[in-house]
Amino acid sequence: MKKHNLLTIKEFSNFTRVPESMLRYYDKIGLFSPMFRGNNNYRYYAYPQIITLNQILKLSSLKVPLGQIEPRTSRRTPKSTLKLLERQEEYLTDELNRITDSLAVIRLSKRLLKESLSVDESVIVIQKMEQLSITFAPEAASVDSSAFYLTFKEACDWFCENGVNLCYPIGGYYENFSSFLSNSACPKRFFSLAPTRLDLWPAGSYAVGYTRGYYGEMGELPERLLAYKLENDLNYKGGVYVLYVQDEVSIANPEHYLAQVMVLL
Amino acid sequence: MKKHNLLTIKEFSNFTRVPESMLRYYDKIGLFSPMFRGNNNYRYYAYPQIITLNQILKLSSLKVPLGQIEPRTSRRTPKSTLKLLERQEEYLTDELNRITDSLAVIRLSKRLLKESLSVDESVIVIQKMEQLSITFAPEAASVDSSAFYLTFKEACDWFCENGVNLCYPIGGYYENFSSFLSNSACPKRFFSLAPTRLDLWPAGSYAVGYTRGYYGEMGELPERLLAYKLENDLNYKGGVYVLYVQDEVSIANPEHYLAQVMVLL
DNA sequence: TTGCTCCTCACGTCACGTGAGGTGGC
DNA sequence: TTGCTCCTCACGTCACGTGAGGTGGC
Repeated sequence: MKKHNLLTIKEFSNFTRVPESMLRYYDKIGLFSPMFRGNNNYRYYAYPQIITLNQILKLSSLKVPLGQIEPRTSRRTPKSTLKLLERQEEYLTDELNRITDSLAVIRLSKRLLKESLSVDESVIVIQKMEQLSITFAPEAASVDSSAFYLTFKEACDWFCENGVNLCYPIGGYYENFSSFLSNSACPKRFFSLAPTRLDLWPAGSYAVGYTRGYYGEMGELPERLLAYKLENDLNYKGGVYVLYVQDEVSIANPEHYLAQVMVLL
Repeated sequence: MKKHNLLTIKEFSNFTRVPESMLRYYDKIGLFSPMFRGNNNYRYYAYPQIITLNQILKLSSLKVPLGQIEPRTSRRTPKSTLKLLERQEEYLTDELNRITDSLAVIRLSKRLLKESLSVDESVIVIQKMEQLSITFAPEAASVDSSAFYLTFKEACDWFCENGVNLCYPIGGYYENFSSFLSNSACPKRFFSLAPTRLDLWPAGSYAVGYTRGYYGEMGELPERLLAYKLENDLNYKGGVYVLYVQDEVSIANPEHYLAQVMVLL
């Protein structure tokens, strides 16, 4: 029955390092079949078939779907191959961008989370900060201070429509300290730490305080910040940035989320 | 039946921009369920549930499998989150490297293929070349010149074991022109255009010729190269590089593969 | 007869999308 | 009664891996 120069599926599998189950699958979907079927229905492969198999594996490892590989195996030309490669280049470039972005999100999240683990939440300190690229959403149209959700969602929708990856941490912004004092539960503007639009979180010295609670629940932090200002005779001249450094991703109980508030000096 | 402050699946879907089918699926696998089920078995969601859903979507968009998200949603802590982020960072970094590599393969393949479309295959020309990083496999142990496949496979196995991506084009190498002349069908060494190990394909001037045929079938090209050398009084002093610039990926008929042979002057 | 290789067929994976067929409330 | 929304259940997707159960050749 067996011709020499022909390989059983096991032999061909050893030769090519491709699992038998994969060879059977490729045969089943009509992508790559053995040279010959024995009377006993055994598959027999020829050595040179490794070439065709290699072509398939190369394209497959470039993430070309098998369904696209099949129709071209018999009709391939340099020009159709060039087109295929160009399509794959586009596709993989998009993938690369998405992953690069995800990695940036992870590294930023890790940094914020790590820093949040070593802070003393009970005190207010002065801290210098480097300049940071962020993206501001426009000021909320509906200024119903009870509707934290609505203004936040409005900002999220804007981020979404403007190609800002929503996985980056989102913070609240107040133009000055007095508007923070009067409405600390609901900022009128939100920003994303995504560097998409290259707005600026300016470098400088900040008064930094922490408090735990659900989104918008600032507890006594506003008063503490005010007292700190008076005690130390400081000038809170700039914007106020509120960032939840421990949020739903790392904390189970919403009442224990950790907010960081930074006031530009 | 319906409590206000609760949303039907359609309303919650509109609110969160998450498809109903996805919400049903997350409910089914026990990952994220509505606050409440009506007597009619309707799902009712509460507004604040968007927070939990957001957590899930964030992790999912970082490609954390849903099965890993579920067990931690109730027990999440900053430390377990840090670990998770670190695992994902590793995973995504690997993905990034694979894709970067695939893109390099595609760009190289495109370049070779494009160049091959504009050459005059009938003539031999002198061409300058920039230095190129490549990876040499060790010289074949079994020197059975009839067994092209065996030595080639030996090289492939070595590439595979040494982390060289097999999707990069592979070429044959001869130490000098006379060994090419005497055994043009079967090179003793192979190299990959993968820059993994940073061997060098030296810069310089090369005599470049083309021929069509199956792997190792050089036709009259060796003689043509020899004649060219004598006619032009050249000194073929260096290595010979054989590269198939149109191979099984772009050509259906194996007898029409296009080999490029370059001899260092 | 025993072991070995091979076969087919069915089911599981993962994160859903898409109907089909049926029910409940206005 | 008509329309609308909601429900469950089943099947398809993609590229295989993993048995189960059976056959053929030495």
